[in-house]
Amino acid sequence: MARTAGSHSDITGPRIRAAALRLFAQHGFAAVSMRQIAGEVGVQAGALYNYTPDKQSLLFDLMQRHMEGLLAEVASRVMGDTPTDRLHSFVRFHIGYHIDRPDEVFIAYMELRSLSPENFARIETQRRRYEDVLEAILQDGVVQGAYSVPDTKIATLGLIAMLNGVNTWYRAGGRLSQTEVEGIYWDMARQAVGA
Amino acid sequence: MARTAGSHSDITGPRIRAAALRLFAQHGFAAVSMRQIAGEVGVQAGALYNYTPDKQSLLFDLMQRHMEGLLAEVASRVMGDTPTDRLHSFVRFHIGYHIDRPDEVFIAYMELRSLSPENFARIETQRRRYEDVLEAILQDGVVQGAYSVPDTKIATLGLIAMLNGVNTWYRAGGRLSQTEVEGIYWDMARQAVGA
DNA sequence: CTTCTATCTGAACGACTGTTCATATAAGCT
DNA sequence: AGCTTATATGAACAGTCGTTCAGATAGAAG
Repeated sequence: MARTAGSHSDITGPRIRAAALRLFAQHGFAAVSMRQIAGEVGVQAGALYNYTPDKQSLLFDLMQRHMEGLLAEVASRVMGDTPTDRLHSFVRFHIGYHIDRPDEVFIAYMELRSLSPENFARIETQRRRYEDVLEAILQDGVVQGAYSVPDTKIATLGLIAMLNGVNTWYRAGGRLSQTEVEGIYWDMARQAVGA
Repeated sequence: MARTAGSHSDITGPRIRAAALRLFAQHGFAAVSMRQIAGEVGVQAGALYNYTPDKQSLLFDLMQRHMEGLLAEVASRVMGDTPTDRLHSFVRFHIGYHIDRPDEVFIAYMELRSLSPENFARIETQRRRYEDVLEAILQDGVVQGAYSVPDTKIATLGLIAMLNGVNTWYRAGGRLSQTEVEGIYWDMARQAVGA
């Protein structure tokens, strides 16, 4: 038997990525086998190699897509006339985007060590470009005398780390709504930079 | 050949833990084999089983020791007459303790998913006990009207996430000294809670 | 209806996995 | 000095790993 009825590249490809995403996030890259991923899709392990040259590329592909989506969205969704307006929209964007993609976020921050050196360097570059978006806002605020931030680089990393923490505990339908979470973290972020 | 000259349980045990710690932190629990750990110690894989019943227990042992050290130290080192004094000492303690133990910290936060359910629950309990130390400080501050914190639980998680971020970039001998880092994060933390 | 090609199967490859155990030996005790 | 015991070896176990590939089949094209 080969090529089960109704299966196509357009369908199997995304399903493989979805299964890999979920399994990598849950058990970790090294702990997930190609056979597990294939089983989730309902296919034999060999079939995966029609869609990825190897396991490493599958991980990199997931991370790359995530980072590109993140960079594209932050560019189009973060705006405002003043630094504080932009900071506000950044905080809301970051929380919302990350809450919607817990698996992608988890992998992007946890499986960096599983990447080959070249792939690691590429993802790292994209991650820094994202941090630069926030740092530029903070620098604007400092120049305009609106913020009290001794070191914009550290403040950037501190704020992002704080915001990333949301994903470790937030669950839809929990005690707090997404809007409430955004409000609380916006208060902390605003105060942390002395705005 | 067996029992190479000068080898004892008192020496081999710690060396196994040290090697496992380093390798787990670098490559991840699932990606490290018992033979790799044994090789690092200069011993055959079978010898490891004189010191741990299995690989899972080795991981749990490392995490457990870390959490117990953390809880013991935070109890003896965090003090002060006012909530703000205690918050200040907490921030300095947390940063210092974590900077000194990057591998332990990394594992304790990254390999939770590699623990068996029972072991996970035990570590999780200890982690919550640590968070409670900070939350108690924040609650005191709120009761005394010193802080502007709408939700002490969220603020606790937000602050700890922010402080943990230090370990992703701090390197001894880098641009900033540990004292400078503590100062910058103390400013952000203090402002974030509205102190 | 036939031909072509994208897609999948199923078996196989050698390497590696965690763990066990009979065997050997060095250190400590008497 | 001999005896005991803690500590190590090294081979073996059954199973899993990522990856390859010849062969099979379903859908598209003519």
